Amino acid sequence: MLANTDYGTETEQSEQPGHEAAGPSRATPLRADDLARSLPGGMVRVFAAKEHIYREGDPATHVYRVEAGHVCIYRGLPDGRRQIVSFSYPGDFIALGAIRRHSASALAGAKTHMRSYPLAGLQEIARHDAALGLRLYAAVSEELAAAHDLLMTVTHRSAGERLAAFLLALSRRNSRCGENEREIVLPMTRTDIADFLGLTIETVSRTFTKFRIEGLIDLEQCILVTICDLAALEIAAGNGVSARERLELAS
Amino acid sequence: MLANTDYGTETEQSEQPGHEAAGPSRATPLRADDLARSLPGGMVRVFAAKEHIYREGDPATHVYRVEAGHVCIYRGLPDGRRQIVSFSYPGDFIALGAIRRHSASALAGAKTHMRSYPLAGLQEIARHDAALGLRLYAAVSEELAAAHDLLMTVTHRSAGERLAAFLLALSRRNSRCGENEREIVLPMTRTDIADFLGLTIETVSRTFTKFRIEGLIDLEQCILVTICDLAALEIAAGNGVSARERLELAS
DNA sequence: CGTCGACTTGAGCAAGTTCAATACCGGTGG
DNA sequence: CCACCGGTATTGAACTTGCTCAAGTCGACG
Repeated sequence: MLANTDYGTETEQSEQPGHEAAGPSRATPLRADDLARSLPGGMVRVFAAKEHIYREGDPATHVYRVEAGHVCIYRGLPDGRRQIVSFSYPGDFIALGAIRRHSASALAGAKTHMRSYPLAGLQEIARHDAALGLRLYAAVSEELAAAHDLLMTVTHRSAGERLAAFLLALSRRNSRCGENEREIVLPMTRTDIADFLGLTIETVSRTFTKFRIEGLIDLEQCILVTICDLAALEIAAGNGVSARERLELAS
Repeated sequence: MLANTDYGTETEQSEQPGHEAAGPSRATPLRADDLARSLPGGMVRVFAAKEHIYREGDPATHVYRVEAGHVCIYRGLPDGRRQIVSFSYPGDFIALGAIRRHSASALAGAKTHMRSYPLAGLQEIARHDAALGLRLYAAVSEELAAAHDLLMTVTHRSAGERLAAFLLALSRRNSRCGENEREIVLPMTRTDIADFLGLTIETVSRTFTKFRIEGLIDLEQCILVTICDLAALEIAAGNGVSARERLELAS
């Protein structure tokens, strides 16, 4: 679950790893690949949709890299409420932060291929290879920054701002991956989005239709979002002009 | 800002580092000391109340350890809204997650002594000493788990649950440090608490008085909280027995 | 064609925010 | 010594947002 989606704030200047954000996407292309290179090739396992890769509290045995599909990382409260902490896409690592036990659960959102690296081997290497330790450190640091961004977004922003920020994060992820930044495919359900943004499905749904009516987006089959007015969406997210201007005025 | 305050959920079993929580306090006594031992002795600097140690976006130059006083780590939104990400107490490290730039600001809440360690030196050591890299990795991983806990608490719990969880976290911290677990000193203002829990000062204040009226706590000068009924506070936090029982009754 | 799961939409409600007034505390200066 | 002041906390009343509950829609699949 390498984080990298510059969510809310815009403080960052293009390549500034420390400040990547609580995105629903990830990929941290550089570092993740970096990490992959220093890891011994692992086994690939396939998980069915809604199958758990691991659960909160399980002893940590492996670190995984998503090869295909997508994964929800979440924390649960005993009464069933849950908080999705990140969505992981192909190329992303998950379970990096687990030292002894997993502090969150990982659930395949669809049929998902995961390459797994035994933790024991990883730690063995890290004991000798200082560079790997540093890389792990960097990777988790990014996740931390992402978690802080998500925290910021979820606690201090309205439903509309949250959803707008979410869509923009996915859009940015797309352009980073060379895909269309205006056509967003939502592989996750409304429930997942709600649990990520700290809202209910109803509110998510209503906010989607509100955006559609206002002409910010187009919706097809609940799965495909087309951004019609990127600038307006930025404003709806609360980053909009104000933030940009502040940066420009400050410099 | 080494996290360690087992906030909300009670999934954890006493010594299970991966799952320490988004506490307002910290201290991770073991690891922090551990880390301190492998660091070269740094310079001590004194910061006045409300003085920034660093700001979001600043180039990261040092890692700090709180020697006396306390520090708020926060993220800000352009419009002034802010989210306190952690309160750091003596013994805690801050700025560990910053690789190139600080992803959050650090503000002294009172006159505060900070021991600072130049980042360059730290990285230099880590390049050779694999153990240090691993320690940094572990430390940041704990912070990450803490951030996730805070996220959980702040998004899915009511004002009462949040404040109760906050007080309990401080109480636990006290007992870990050998202090009275029923007498809690709040060095931070209501505004700080509000910005940490994602509420307004008014709501924080009202919730305090509600707890006082219900006999859960006593309040003196806004600074000193005495916990009268620990069990009831646990229940108010949503951890207590209730959650368990509710599940059992439901099934 | 019917059923199931996921999504949408509506109406009423409750929790927390906002705005505004008041109280409290420590420090300063007449 | 007391009055005043600024910053902080408390309290009240109106308002807003998003939640809850409930009904209805849509599309896939057997």
